Amino acid sequence: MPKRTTITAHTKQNLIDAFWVLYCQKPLAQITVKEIVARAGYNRSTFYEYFTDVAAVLTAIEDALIPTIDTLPPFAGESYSIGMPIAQFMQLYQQNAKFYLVLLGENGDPAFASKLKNSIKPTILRLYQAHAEYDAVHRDFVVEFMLSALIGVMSYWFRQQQPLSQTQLLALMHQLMTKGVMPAATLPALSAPSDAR
Amino acid sequence: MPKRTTITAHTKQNLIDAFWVLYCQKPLAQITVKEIVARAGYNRSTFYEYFTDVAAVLTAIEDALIPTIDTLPPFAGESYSIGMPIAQFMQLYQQNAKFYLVLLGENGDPAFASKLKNSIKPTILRLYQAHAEYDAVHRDFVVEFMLSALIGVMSYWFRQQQPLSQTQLLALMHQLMTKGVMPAATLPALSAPSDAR
DNA sequence: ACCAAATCCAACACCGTGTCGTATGTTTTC
DNA sequence: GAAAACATACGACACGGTGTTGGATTTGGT
Repeated sequence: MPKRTTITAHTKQNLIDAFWVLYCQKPLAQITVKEIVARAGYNRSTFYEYFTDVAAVLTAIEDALIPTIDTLPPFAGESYSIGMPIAQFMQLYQQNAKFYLVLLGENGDPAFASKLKNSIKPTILRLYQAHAEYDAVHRDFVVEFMLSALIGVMSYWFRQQQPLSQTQLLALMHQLMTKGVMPAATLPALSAPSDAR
Repeated sequence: MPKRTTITAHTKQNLIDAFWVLYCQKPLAQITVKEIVARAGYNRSTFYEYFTDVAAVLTAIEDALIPTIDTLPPFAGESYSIGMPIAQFMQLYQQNAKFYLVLLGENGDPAFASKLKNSIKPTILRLYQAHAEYDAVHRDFVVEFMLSALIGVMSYWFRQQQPLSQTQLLALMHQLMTKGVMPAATLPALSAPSDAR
């Protein structure tokens, strides 16, 4: 139980920062306590005053990132039309891009994606209750569909160094969500597998 | 370099099986070589004859699971209509459900989802080249959207012990992909840039 | 200025890792 | 069908990381 809260917080943050640098470079399994404290400039024992485990540092970072959802501006505005605050989510994503990019990336933590989804899901479900075209079971799947697609596309966007502008991405997302993935009524009429080039 | 290939393969498979049991229970970082060989009934050194590392076992399993894509029946049939073989993918998913469920689950490997996407992406992109409503950049995002949503929903389906029938899920996926996430009636009346290109 | 608590550290015993040299049994060659 | 040649499995070793315990040092309150 800390009393000198400022010092404690500072040390803890130093450890977290050091861990993060490493976590950006290699998977969790390869990160040792020794490395972390070496980088942060502490004795190895000090680490155990603040965390039980290397994995606990990751959990701490994730937990600090999740509740940010609550601080989202109450849903309103354009993209509300699809029953989902795409714009708000993008803003949240962008604020913590540095972390989201890694946590949702190839060496990231799949549990984080779940936490993220679960923290947003109730809100969206509540919005969907308004209109009853879907029953409860279907609703769950629709929301899972939306969140998976949203998170997937956003991560992809960040990974690609954002070849589309934010406005363009938002418009595309909106279109895909409301009208589906096919641009028009054109369905590919191919019975023959390969065509002339 | 093995010569008694049958024995070798058998031992290797035993190690893989033992690893898998453990991987279903806890994250990679907590799995030791000692545990694996204890369960498989070998000396610890024997493990290193077959794998360099605990992580290498996971990679082996994943790699064996990815090329299965090539063995997919060439795209045809119903769900082809959205430019994506949902049914075929579901079949593939179901065949290896035991593995996919874990690898794409909370303790799974995010890199596997990437590998999976990347192995399917080229095929879908080829299909999309037929009609040119999207430019190259947009196409990438659309495909990412589809794959993220598909994999997300499928994983969710398996996790929930399948409250929907396969047919129902397929119909829902098809609807979401072609018509979007909002039930048709309540769609906001935005001026549609219509189906004629 | 002193006490008590907070913060940090050095040392210890333990466990897992990866490697090397060797024993065992199977395949190949004559 | 015996012996060489080799694939396979193992025991033991040196090393490095873990987590804990007891103590040193620093700091805030009165």
